Amino acid sequence: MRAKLSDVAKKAGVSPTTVSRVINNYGYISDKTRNKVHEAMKELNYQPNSLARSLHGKKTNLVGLIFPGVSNPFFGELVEEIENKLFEDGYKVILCNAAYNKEKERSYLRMLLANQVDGIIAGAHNLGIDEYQEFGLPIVSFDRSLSENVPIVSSDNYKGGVIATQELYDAGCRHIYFVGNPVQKGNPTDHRLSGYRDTIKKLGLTLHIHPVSFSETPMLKIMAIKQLLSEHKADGIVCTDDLTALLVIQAAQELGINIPEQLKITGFDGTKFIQQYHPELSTVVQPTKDIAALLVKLLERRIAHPDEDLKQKSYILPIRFIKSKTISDN
Amino acid sequence: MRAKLSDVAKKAGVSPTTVSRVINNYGYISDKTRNKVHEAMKELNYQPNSLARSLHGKKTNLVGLIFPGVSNPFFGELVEEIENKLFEDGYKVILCNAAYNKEKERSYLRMLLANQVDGIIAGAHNLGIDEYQEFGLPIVSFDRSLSENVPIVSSDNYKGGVIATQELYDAGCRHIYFVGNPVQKGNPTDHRLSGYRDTIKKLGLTLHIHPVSFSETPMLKIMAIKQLLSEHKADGIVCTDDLTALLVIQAAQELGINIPEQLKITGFDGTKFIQQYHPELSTVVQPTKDIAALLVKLLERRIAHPDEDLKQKSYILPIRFIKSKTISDN
DNA sequence: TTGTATGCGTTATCAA
DNA sequence: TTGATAACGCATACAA
Repeated sequence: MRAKLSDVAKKAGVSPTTVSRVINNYGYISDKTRNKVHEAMKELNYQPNSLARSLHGKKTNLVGLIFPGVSNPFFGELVEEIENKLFEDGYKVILCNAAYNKEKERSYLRMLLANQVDGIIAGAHNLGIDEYQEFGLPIVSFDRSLSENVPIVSSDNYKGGVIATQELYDAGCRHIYFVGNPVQKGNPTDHRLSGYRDTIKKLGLTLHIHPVSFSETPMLKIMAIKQLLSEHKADGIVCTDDLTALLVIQAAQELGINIPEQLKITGFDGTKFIQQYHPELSTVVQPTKDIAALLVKLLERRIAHPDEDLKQKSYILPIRFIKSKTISDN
Repeated sequence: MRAKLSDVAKKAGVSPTTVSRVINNYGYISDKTRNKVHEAMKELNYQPNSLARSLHGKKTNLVGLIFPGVSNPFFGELVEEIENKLFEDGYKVILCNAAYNKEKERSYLRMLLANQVDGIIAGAHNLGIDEYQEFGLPIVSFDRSLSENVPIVSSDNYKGGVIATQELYDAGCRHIYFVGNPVQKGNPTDHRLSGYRDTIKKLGLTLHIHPVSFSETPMLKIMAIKQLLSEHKADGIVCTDDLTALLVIQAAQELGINIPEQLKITGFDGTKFIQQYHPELSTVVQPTKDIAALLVKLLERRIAHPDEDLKQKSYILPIRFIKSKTISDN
């Protein structure tokens, strides 16, 4: 059995209250007793029980992270950054891989509630607004509008779409296709698409939108892409994400299409992984670190002042573009 | 304020005990009261407080996951699988990214203890045996020996090293190099290296071991690899992991070395990510899903019977080899 | 079939 | 500067 507070008290020859005071640096204690207590704690290898502590209305210092998963490098990196930041501030993370499953996400929400988490960072969005509404819990969201009083952090998806399209145009493309996640109301991808759409129109070109679902297997995706490449005469492709872009590159190579001479490609996300292991890919870089930092900062503010009105509901962080070999050779 | 058990009792016109009985399906209750209670719970949107519940000596259903991080696709996928399995069994996961930092790992251990987790799955290994020793907690480990009574799960790293080397030999390589993490006692990489070493000797070839540290930036790694490729006449390279293999491919391409004609390459890990987005890479596939399942199963058994002697300390799961275009063209 | 009383390990209130 | 005591929300032994 693990040592408890009263054991420490007994060993140190003081009252439980005094031990609690030492632990929490609360009220007045003489150095002598403080030392005695510290010694006893060492000897017994004492660890305060967070559960009992939290039961008393203190914070749990637990934060729930609801994301689709961590096997996708983008979410892996984002979750890792968030975890790091939270750790620095004394929070622990309960990881919830909601996949793309409404039921699981709902179940997770209930669980987090039962575990008295101090707050939630939501990056998976299978559920509607109402489900998140009824929680009296501090919540911040990544990349999607959940509810009136939930702040949203995202990167400038629209501008990303604009820049990617424009870069292809500037590099000489006149048949620019958009390949990626199908449109779905409220999805951040939509803004990337809007950016593409508006730019294409502004440039006087023709829209070519090819939905390729996220949930499809890469095998199916690559077949769809090959079909696209062989049946259409695209000279530039704006991809909704880097992984799709990798598939496009792969498909092009298999078809003997030269990149960037015959076909130029842009991705989206710009994870460290992509930057390091696919430096050839031109892509829109999301500021993962800043996103993580802001999410955490907003959540902590919300935890500290739950009733404070939101000064700002939406935070859009700037993206940057990496121009590389899938656009230009030099 | 959230509704508590006594609120439900009041609303339903019964005693708290009865409500508790309904929640836990304990003892006898009439259908009528059961319904009343359920109704009251619905109305108040009641969620039992896990903390209070666990304080009573019940399990927390919390499991700590200590891994280097989740941005590396291999760990990302493994953690995701583990989380899925644990979720199915009603456990929640506290995610601990220990990076390669002793202090952080130690700090996490204390934290997990304070949070009364039911058990720990350890996949980061900065700390020595003794630090894990003093925990009276069920622990299972991935890929490294921690302590006498901690079961270890790993894939057959040795055989992986053997197979990779042999495959290169069979494909015609006679100057086979080993590139990867430097030797470090207790590291699983060591077994991959041993497999390489033994096979090279058996084949009567010369050993060529080139340590490239994990912690180095890919930039530095790639420079080291380029140097290796230009100064030595390697015709086959066994890499400790797929990411290193990607860098070797990249370096070879930049140097105009033809794969697989002039140089053949094998990786290690075989994540879904690599299989999908780099199908050209020949690699040793670790059975991520089985590893996750076994880790969870062993932990649960340990939680259920903490004092049971270990039937088996070490579990080595079979790997398989994917032979692809970095070895042979057809 | 249901209710009362007590305790889990800690913190907060009050008194000494 | 310290200690006794009552909570926190729930589950269990015991009684009814």
